[in-house]
Formats: sequence, C-alpha cells, structure tokens
Amino acid sequence: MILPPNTAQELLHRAQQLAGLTLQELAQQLNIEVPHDFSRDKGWGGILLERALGATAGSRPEPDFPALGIEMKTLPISSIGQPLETTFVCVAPMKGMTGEHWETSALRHKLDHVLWVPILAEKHLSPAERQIGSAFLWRASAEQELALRQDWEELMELLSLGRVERINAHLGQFMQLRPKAANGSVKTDAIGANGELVQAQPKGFYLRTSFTQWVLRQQFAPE
DNA sequence: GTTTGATCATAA
DNA sequence: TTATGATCAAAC
Repeated sequence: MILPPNTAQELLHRAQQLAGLTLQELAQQLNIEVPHDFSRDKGWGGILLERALGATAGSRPEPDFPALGIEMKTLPISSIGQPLETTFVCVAPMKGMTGEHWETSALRHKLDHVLWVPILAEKHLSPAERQIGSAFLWRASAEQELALRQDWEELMELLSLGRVERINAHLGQFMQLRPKAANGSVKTDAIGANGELVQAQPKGFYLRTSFTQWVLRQQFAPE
C-alpha cells in the first residue's frame, strides 16, 4: 500500500520516476499480475498507475488525489506521440440538471487539474510491453476551457431539452457523448421530448483525441 | 444498480 | 485508417 503524495510536486516527481518502465516492470514491483490482453481488463493500466502513485483506491466521485485536488489519467499514445484512444471523463447527468452551469459542473471539476501519464500503447504491444512515458501536470488554458465549455453547453442543452435520442458521438468538436454502460441493455432515467422521464442508455463525456493531442502539444511542443 | 478505470470491435 | 457505439471488471 503506497501512501498518497503530500504535494503536487511530490506526485509529479513520483510519476516522472516511472518514465521508461514497462507496465510489466511496474506490475512486478507491486506484485500485480499482468493480463495477456485488455479484452477483459480494460482499465488495468489505469488502476496499476493509480496504485503506483498512491491514489485513493476505488471508484468515488472525487479526484484520485483528494487532498491535492488532482485527477490522474493515463493517455495511450503512438510512437510519435499521437493519442490512440478517446479519454473518458465522467458520466453525463441525464435528468435533474436544470440550472446546471459549466462553472459548477462535475466535468469541469474533474478536469480542473490533471496528471497526464502518457503510455506508449500501440496495438501490437501487449499490456506487459506497454511503456510509461513522461508524466505532466495540466490545467486547461483559457482557449481549451472555452472549447470544452462550448461542447459541454451544446450537449447538456440537448440532454436537458429531452433530445437524448438525437445525441450521438458525432456531436461536439473536442468532447463527445458516448454510451457508458456494461452493455446496451442498461437503461437510466432521462428527459423525454415532452419533459417526461424516459429510459435511455447512460452516456459519458469523452475527450476526443484532437483535444488530448492539443494538451500534448501544449506540454511538449509549445508555439 | 452506478461510477470508476478504460479498450474493443467493426462500421464508415 | 479512424472514430463510433459497445463492452468488461472492480469498487462501492
């Protein structure tokens, strides 16, 4: 059991110490078994890094490092540093969100301060072979926050106006809504076309790779 | 049953 | 080749 870091600087330092390790090497240090593929362990890499850094275990509606207000996210990248997957942020409120504002939204709080941990994760690399990259702390620039805010407001308006069935992953320039559930039969309450409650597929906010690419460029190739 | 951690599988 | 829609396991 690794204790949480006391400062953001300590967290960053710990994360940077892991750069260059493969996931197998890190798992070995922590006595954790490595899956042969991700088909039944999709979140394994993220959980491994959380444990290694002393994040609070378990799934709770608060940052991974509550005392620091910092969220950790792994980011699978190619050998030339391009994000290979979208990044899940949080589930979307499907009802009772009247009067919700960007400033107080769960999404904004989740992304307030993020420790990004790039992972070299090309498809031909097994979980064991994937390699930890150079972690960094991030806060959205004014431009980035505006971009997310515009997508959030557009998508939340559709949800609150009962247009849930019209939503698909094509909407949103930098952030999209996609299904987020164990399978397609899972339903939750949502607002219907006439303001009534209807059953709909739970959805989550995901950052497009265009957004995380922007984050990486800001960090590693400014200007 | 819901939210966390995400990647998979295949349509486009 | 890329992105959408679907899915998997653990924690709670």
